[in-house]
Amino acid sequence: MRQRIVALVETALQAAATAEELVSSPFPAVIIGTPANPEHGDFSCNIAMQLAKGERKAPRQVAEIIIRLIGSNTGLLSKCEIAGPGFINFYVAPAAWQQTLLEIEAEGETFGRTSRGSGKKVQVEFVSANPTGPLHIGHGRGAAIGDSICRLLQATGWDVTREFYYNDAGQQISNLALSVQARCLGIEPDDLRWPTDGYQGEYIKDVARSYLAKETVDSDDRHVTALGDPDDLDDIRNFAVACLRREQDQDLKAFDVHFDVFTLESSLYSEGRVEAVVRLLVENGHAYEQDGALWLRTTEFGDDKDRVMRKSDGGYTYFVPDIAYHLGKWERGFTRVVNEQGSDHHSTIIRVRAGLQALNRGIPKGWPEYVLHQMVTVLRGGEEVKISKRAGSYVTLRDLIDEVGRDAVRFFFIMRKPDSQLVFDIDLAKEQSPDNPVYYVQYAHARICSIFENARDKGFTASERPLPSAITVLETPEELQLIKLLSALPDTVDDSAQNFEPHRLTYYLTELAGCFHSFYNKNRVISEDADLTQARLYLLKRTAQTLKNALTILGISAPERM
RNA sequence: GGGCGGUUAGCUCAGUUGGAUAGAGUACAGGCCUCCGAAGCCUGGGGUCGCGGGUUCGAAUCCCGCAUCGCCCGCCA
Repeated sequence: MRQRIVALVETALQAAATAEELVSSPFPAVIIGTPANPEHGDFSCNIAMQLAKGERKAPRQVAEIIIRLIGSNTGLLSKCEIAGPGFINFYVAPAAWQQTLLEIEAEGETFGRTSRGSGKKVQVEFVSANPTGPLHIGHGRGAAIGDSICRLLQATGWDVTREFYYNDAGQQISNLALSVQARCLGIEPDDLRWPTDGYQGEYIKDVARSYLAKETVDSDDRHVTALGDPDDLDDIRNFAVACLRREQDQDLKAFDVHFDVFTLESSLYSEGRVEAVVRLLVENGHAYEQDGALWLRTTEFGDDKDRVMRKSDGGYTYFVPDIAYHLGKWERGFTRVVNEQGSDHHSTIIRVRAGLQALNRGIPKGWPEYVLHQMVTVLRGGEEVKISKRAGSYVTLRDLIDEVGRDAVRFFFIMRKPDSQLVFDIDLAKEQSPDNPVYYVQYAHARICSIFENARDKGFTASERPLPSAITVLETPEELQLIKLLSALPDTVDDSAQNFEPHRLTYYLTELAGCFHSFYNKNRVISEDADLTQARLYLLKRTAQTLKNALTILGISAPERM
């Protein structure tokens, strides 16, 4: 609907330019807003105020020209008038609103989807947890946001590749192996022989037990059998990483989050990609030796100090494989890449981008794009749960899903914009009360389904497509309000996807559910008036479909009963 | 000291990319089920949009400065 209004205005502007009534072409993009006050119509346009200066005319005078050229014979509008300082307000005819229901029905499960990214590829990397422990609540937020972004991009036509990067090399993995080894030898965390920075969680004991029992880890792409030798640190490392990767796979499966590609940091070393990147950086003259280490001159690309690439002990720092990894993404043809990660890693952005620029491969400066989410704090029993991976005290994603339910966890994690910190109150999320917005939304869907059952018992069906004339009886304020909101789904999906902000869709859902509940309380659906009953059932069928489509885009179920 | 993010109703948060009288949930006060699911609806009070400048027809939104909270600033990842 918004697009139709845009087209009306653009056509009028063209006509004005042709007739030389307006001279300031090319005109700026036409932006159609929705007034906060319903008395100001369904849509409004501020173009007249923007043009006024260049036209040397009063805004209202410009608006008058545009309105005259829009004309009144489109059938789309019931009214179109100048208001305030020079707004053009559009009042869409009820008949035009009613007919959108037929379009929603025709689009069915695809209603809400757009074609903005059609035919284009995008790669989204998210979660990317180190295989040193089960996924915790912070990874959960990343998983929920990342997965929702993928679904939103798919809903707007993009061909999405979901990717998970495993840091299975480096210091943390050594600590993991040493921790498991210590447990194999019966060493406790308070023992003097306990490794520095060792992981103390209970799950380390489980891994050690499995290792000593010579168990086999079976997962999609890996089958690792433990030798059971506490002195073989390499074997312990392989086994532990396999164990924890399997563990994380299961966590993600429980959350209904799936990936297309898993890249292992270790593979970047074994394939020589890390060495190749370093060589290229040296050849391009962006590196230098100092204090026995090899440095990258990241200050040439906006960093506040240069960074070590190869430590004096010969090992590489984490961001070197990161650069190699991202070069690989570029070479795979992804001209658009989005990385979703915790904001505590934001300092990597400038380093990775600097490294990519230093490679001189024609990679754009702002590539890849980033979505950073802020910290999650956990409340249980009104008290904050301190998260410490090493001490092993934290809420795992799996526990949370088991306790709260997958739908509620997903909804909670995405209902605030990624930029704001999130307080996850476990007790509140567990409550099946109206405080919990996911229940409010799902309840609306279940309630509609229940009405259909009731209608079926009374001999009504909502299946057949009505004649356009049959739905003109839908004219109460609540009915029209509901229809207007239904037709706003595609715009909402588009906005959410473009801004990587899934929370916009959760707000839409809450508003739509509320709109339905208001309608329900004031308008009886099943009545003696058979024609009206049919029309209202038809409206509710579209409402249920819209709720379900939007929920599906967020990976949340639309139950028919609760 | 530097970087990123936050600051809007008692509390938790939105704010359609600069628009008209700043919204929702919760909490509080009151009302609505002989009737399709009350996990619901309706009404009411509640605000210096952190502070101060600037930009313009118009600012919660953009620019500058300040305050404050969180995260980061390692030859850890």
